[in-house]
Amino acid sequence: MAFTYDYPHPAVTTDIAVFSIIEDALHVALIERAADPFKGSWALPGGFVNMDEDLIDGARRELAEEAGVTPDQLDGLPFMQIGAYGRPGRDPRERVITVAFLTLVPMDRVKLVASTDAAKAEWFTMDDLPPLAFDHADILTSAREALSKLVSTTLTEEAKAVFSFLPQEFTLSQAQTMFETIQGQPLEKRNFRKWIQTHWDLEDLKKKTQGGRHRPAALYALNGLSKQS
Amino acid sequence: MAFTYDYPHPAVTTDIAVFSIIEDALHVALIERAADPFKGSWALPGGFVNMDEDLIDGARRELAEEAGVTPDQLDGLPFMQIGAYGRPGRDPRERVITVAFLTLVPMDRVKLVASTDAAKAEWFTMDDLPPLAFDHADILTSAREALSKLVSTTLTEEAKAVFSFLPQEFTLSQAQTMFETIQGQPLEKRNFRKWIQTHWDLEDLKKKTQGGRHRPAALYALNGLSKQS
DNA sequence: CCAAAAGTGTTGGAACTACACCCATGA
DNA sequence: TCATGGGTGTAGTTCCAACACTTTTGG
Repeated sequence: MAFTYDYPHPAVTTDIAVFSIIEDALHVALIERAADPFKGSWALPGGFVNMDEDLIDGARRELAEEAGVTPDQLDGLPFMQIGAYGRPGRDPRERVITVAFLTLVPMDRVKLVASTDAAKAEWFTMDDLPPLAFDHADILTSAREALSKLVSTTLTEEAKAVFSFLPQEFTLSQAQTMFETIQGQPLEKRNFRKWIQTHWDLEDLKKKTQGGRHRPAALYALNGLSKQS
Repeated sequence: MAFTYDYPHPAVTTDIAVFSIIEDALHVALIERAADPFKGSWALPGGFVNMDEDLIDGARRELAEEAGVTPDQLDGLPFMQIGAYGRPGRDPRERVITVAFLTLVPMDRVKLVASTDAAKAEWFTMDDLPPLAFDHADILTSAREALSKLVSTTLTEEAKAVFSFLPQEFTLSQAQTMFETIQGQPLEKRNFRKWIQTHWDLEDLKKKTQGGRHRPAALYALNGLSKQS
């Protein structure tokens, strides 16, 4: 079947930078392309947008299809638009404009499975990335910057997203490690604890971790943003 | 001539929110659509992207074509990408994904002329907007937010863009009025002057305005960002 | 001399930084 | 009892907000 237009149309894709924190290091999910162009290269998961779906839904679907993330794993995860990339020639096949998204997946539920279009799907440390297909290195750089900005600038509803990295019940030390990993710099423990408790509305679950051979830690959950800006 | 593809392709457009400050009020340039859909409605200038041009160049070209802004008027102006809008059904003709841009034009050199596709081109105060075609009201809201964020958050190279509103040589009072207009709130004079002089690298031109029937004001020019964050 | 905008310092509060020791648990 | 991470307060500094009067010019 063919589709005909009076004027030339570009193709439109979505690409998704899926971040997670694994062993205290920021990781991103990449797939190895099973088809040309860039067959064998690593790339961000993504693909063509269907005509009847919104951009963000296309991103979700492609992520499910290519990295084998099941829809319920994506449920409730924040998808943030980073921008559109449309340099002519960025795809050797035809004019392709891509809309890039960013998402964060929890430290715990994480499973990548190669499937359609992808030979493999794996986590890579941000410090040790392979060469990427298309202009995905640029996109990933912007995604990394957007992520940092989420925690460094003023508190917004969006910034809540960073807590997706944590399990629902978390300790302040886990939270601290997450912020340190995202910002790429160590934070002072007492100051961090003061800061997070004044800026975020944390619920004290009155529970403690158990099992470590050290003092148990109090568990918290995120309620929402604190009232004062 | 017809263009045929194996899979359906959406159309891709750019839309541009052109802001200026006129008589101390934030204005945006709108065109009255000369053709369906939304014939007779006001809309952001914009149009289809050519296959061989980058998104930002498409935005520049469309702005020139539709609002009669000459290329040299656009020279050196910052174009900032706001995001992609692709809700299915946002254009009644076919699937259209638009990439929205934001630009700022100086208080002085400003000329809008209706031309191709546009019955009229006019400046509107942001406080008194007509109903807009497509989802342009949403886009304009985001653009307005992006503009505010430019001045309210930390200093970046991007934030320099706000100085496009000012003539090359400006007084601190003009600068203050501009910041007030963008943020929509009055600023305290002494604090503002201290702030701008510590945060921006202003060159004192050792010149004064003349002609007002009041004390002459010192003229400044923007050099760049100050070293300290 | 009057109107109109330009210019100029100080003080209090809030927010952030730096810093070192004791506690609870499991092995 | 020791190793491991959890938990706590204070003092100095920096940054921001509030606030009112004098200066220079043209008419």
